[in-house]
Amino acid sequence: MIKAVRGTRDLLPPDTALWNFVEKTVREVFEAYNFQEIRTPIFEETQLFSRAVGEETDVVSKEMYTWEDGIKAADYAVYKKWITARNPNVKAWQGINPNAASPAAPLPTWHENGQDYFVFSYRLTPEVMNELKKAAVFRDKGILSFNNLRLVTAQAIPDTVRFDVENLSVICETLPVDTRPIWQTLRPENTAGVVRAYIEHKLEKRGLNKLYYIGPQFRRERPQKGRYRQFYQIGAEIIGPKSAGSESPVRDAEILEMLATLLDRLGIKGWTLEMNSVGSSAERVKFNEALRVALEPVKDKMCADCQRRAVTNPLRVLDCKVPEDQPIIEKLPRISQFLDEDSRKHFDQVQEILKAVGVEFQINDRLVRGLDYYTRTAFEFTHGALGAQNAILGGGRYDGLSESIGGPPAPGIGFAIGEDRLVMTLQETMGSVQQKADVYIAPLGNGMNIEAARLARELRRGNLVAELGDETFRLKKSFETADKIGARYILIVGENETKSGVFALKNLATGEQVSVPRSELAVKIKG
RNA sequence: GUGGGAAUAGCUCAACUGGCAGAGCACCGGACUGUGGCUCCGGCGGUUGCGGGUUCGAUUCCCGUUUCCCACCCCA
Repeated sequence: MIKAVRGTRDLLPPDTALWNFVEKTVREVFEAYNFQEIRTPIFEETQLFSRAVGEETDVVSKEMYTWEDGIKAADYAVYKKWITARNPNVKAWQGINPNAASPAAPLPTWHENGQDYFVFSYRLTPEVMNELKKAAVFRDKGILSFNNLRLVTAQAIPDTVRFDVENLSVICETLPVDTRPIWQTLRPENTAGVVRAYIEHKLEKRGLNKLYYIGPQFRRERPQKGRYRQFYQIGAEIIGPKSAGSESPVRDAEILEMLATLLDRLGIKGWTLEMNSVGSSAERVKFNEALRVALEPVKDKMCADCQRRAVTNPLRVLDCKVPEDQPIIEKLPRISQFLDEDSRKHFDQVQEILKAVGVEFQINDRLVRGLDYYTRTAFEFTHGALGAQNAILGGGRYDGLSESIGGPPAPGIGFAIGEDRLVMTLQETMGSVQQKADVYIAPLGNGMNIEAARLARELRRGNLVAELGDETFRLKKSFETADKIGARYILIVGENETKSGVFALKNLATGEQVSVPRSELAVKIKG
């Protein structure tokens, strides 16, 4: 049996009704704040994400669905030549026919900058495949993950396998434009796509843009409760030229207040808004340096994770939850000490407005964000009932993002809601929402299907939810079905009714049955 | 990617130290020919995730594998 692939799932009724409720509420609330919907493609050029989200982030370095597109077979000569020229140690090209099996040939590899590289594009036999499998985690198609590299296949394994070297971006820049492979990636988040569209369509000429989106995103990470490889996000962005007010703390507060309103409208209880200012990118560089210095003498006493983070990403040390580390973390410098006057004023005013409009929040000066593009205000809404993943949404300001991917200056702020998790919390509080029919139409006796179909069309055109039976069903079965689908009324279409034009309509909840002339049916059922 | 747990009917779950694969719900039919919810009776439903091994015999024990769940890593 073919099953949904790992980490993906079908959303079935009646759950889909809950999803629709969420999305309908989102549209109503967001549009009240004058946001308009944007739909961007679900895949983009890989470099959009690596530049916007950050080359070194986990999202980009190992958790994206990526493939190569746009390189022709003939162009491999150029590709190959370039690789060989750059890596004189690669001798393995000799004797490798891309189209022939090479069972005995060892994998061509070389070592550089502490990294193992494999060369791409040749045919693998089952024997070679088995060798590979020993050293690798096997995926059916598309990608083989090794410890230090990823292997991307153009076609189904185990036929032709192409190896993606890790320094791919360099290759892309050096190859002639017309032979450059275009790497494409399923979007792991939507902000980069929105900003790309903003730049591409010169939306800055329209002043302040308030855009929202609802849609699937993709990450190749290990599935867990509420974490899927295809997951859904709801998000909104305010972006525009500074002169249109996009940098104003009014926007930060507006977004936060809108989110509080949304959660209340959805009936989600017990959420907490935590926020912090992570400063401008210049301020963060200083802060990072200070953290590194402060960590140097104490990191040996910390947990293994923190020792690693102290080197790779000092900011994340602040996130550590290990109890023994807390006293050390308490003594580390705080980003607030590095904010300049503008940043501090900005953050102060956000808080002032929130207090004025009555939105409760907590300052969490250890809140940091994982993506490179965030500046100044960063926030999270958390909810207790979510296990290890207690954040249902997160976001922040990204004043430099547009410029970092080649656009005009365009300060902005946005957020993304994990819709899967949001729906999950709603399921716990609301249970399921069953779609209910207004009326079940029960044709009774030979030839009654025709009249029943006519009636169904009339009632449905009157905006009623009508389910239609079949003349071969016994009346008892029709009643049972009507109950099962939660119909409020059952309409009996028998010979007597058809002849007289007066139909038997029974209220299934009260048991009351009345005779109703054809023309009054819709009104009676609605009433 | 790491560690732990699990997988049996459409759903929720049983099956003792290895011995005929079961129940409830759901579904279909009947009691009941144009009047439902209740009740009673009957029926359908399975390659026990997949592949191998041990055994006279495996849902049960062992190995591999896939998927899900929980936690870690990480994160909107």
